[in-house]
Amino acid sequence: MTDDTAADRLTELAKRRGFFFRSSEAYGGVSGFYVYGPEGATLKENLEDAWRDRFVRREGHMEIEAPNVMPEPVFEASGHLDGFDDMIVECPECGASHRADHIVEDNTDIEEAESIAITDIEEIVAENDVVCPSCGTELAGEPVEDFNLMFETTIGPGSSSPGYLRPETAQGIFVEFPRLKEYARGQLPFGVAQIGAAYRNEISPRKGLVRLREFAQAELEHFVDPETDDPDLESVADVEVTLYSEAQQDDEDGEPVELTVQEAVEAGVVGSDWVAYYLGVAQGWYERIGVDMDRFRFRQHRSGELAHYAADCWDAEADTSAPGADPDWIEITGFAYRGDYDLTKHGEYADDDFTIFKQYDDPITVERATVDPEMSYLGPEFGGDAAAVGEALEDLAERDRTAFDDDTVTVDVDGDEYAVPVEKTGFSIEEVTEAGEHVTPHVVEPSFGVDRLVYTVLAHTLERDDAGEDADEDRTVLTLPPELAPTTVAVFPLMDKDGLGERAGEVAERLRQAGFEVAEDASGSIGRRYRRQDEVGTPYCVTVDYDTLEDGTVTVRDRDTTAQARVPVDDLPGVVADLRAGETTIGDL
RNA sequence: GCGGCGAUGGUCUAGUGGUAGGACCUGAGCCUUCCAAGCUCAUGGCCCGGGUUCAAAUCCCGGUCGCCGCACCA
Repeated sequence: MTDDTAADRLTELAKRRGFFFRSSEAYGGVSGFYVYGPEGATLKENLEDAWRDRFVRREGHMEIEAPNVMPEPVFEASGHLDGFDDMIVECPECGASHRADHIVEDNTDIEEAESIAITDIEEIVAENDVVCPSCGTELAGEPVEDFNLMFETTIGPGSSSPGYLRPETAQGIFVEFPRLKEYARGQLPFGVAQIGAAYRNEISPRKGLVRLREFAQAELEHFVDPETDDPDLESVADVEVTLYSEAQQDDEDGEPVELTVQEAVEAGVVGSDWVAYYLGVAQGWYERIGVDMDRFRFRQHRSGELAHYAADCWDAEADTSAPGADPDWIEITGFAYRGDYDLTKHGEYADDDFTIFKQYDDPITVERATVDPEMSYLGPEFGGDAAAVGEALEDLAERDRTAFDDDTVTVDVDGDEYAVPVEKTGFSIEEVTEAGEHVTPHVVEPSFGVDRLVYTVLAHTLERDDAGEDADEDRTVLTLPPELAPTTVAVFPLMDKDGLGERAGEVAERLRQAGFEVAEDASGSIGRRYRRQDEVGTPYCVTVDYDTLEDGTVTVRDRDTTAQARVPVDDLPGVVADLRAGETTIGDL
């Protein structure tokens, strides 16, 4: 079986049975936007619930829902307006597109070319005789096009207030940090989670659910004090993880290694205890939702591919190819230690306070150099620059109190030097008592791509076996964990006559009352109906037959083994619940 | 965005300058006492726009979408 047929089988099933399909096909379709059909929407919801259960509820974190649209200044602060902006230059000869900033960096001494204006980049390209990396044609004079990966919109009438669809859900959390820290009563650590849509106007999205322009993220921003907060590493110490470190990637013969979380931390393979902790937690969670852990690894980002905010980052990757085919690794989660980047940036750009006041165990007394400039002197002397000079003096006092040892002190304001007599600066050294300090929390961020997880789970649970009586006959079955299955139990009458259909309806209703997602089907042969449910991953099928009318028992059939057990209708809700929870199996009944 | 290839019922497909056929699925009926049985019937289709032509689903152009390669995926 080739890679193609595996993916094709999945997309065919997804379309036919309502898991996912391209949107707006009636109007020709649109690239990068998908619909979750009835089965897919429920599957995705169940997957998100499983995520909530593990990463919010069990961790004691909180969940919020922030808007999809946020105003421009948010993204100036976050760095997305610049950092998300690609400058593309096209080769007139071979037609290849290149990142203008990248080829400038490669051909000149310039670093961080990303932050240079487009017109300047065009000049630099011309002056340095930069050529096309693909074919060597001169690129001088070629236009450099701006391509921002964010969807832009306007807020309210007119264009004076630009807004953007968020390119990651994380900013919705960072921006609200001042209020969230109030909610957390100013105490670190605390975690804020969000499941929601994010938008990236990809140049060329492909591969269905794997690369979308609108996609769902489940993100956790865990705010910690880097000095005092430590993760509960012990709880995941023995979890085995497959790690593909940067060093192993750089080594030609490098292979991923299996280590316990504890070993990984001790050997320094994973630099951050926090990241290591979440790798351990996530490992167990992936297993729980049906990811095939033989086709899974954690891969460290190489230093070149680190995002603008990330200090260290590991991706969870799943291979969605068919066995035997070339591996097709897709990123399903990013684990980033974002440091204090985001909160610091928002603190600089926004009016609010993005720090936490950390109280000392005991107040401390420190000597502090302060100034109290005599503005009645500075004003007449320096005119409009007086205020700036005053601020410069304050900065200087904090930085270097020896500057005030002489009779005059000199400060620099925008390149101009100003000499001020020390006596006019109000310089003094005082003892002050400090109860604590403001610290900017660090952020640990596990960021899950929900759509890719849905895709991976489907790809890893879609199986074909020969459970049919006729050995030539393949059975298509999704071995979804019962927790995720869109339908938990299907109820069939063996025949749709002699009152069996009515009885089946009663049984189905009873299971619905008990809170289960129930399907009913009376059409076609019983075998056909089992197969229909197998295809959408329904773990249990209940069949009402003639014995049911006699003694009130039904058969329960297990999806994966096709084994059956006979159960009294009265016990059914409890039996299904136990089966779903894994507390019993069909064989035990 | 560029280049190559492609687009036919819900799905998978056959096919020709004279407006389409199959398989599966789905629905109805018959039959059937537990794993895609059988029979009868039915629903349903040539991506969009323009051009050439007596006639276009077929040929040409453009668009949209898909796949592959390049680039991109922070």
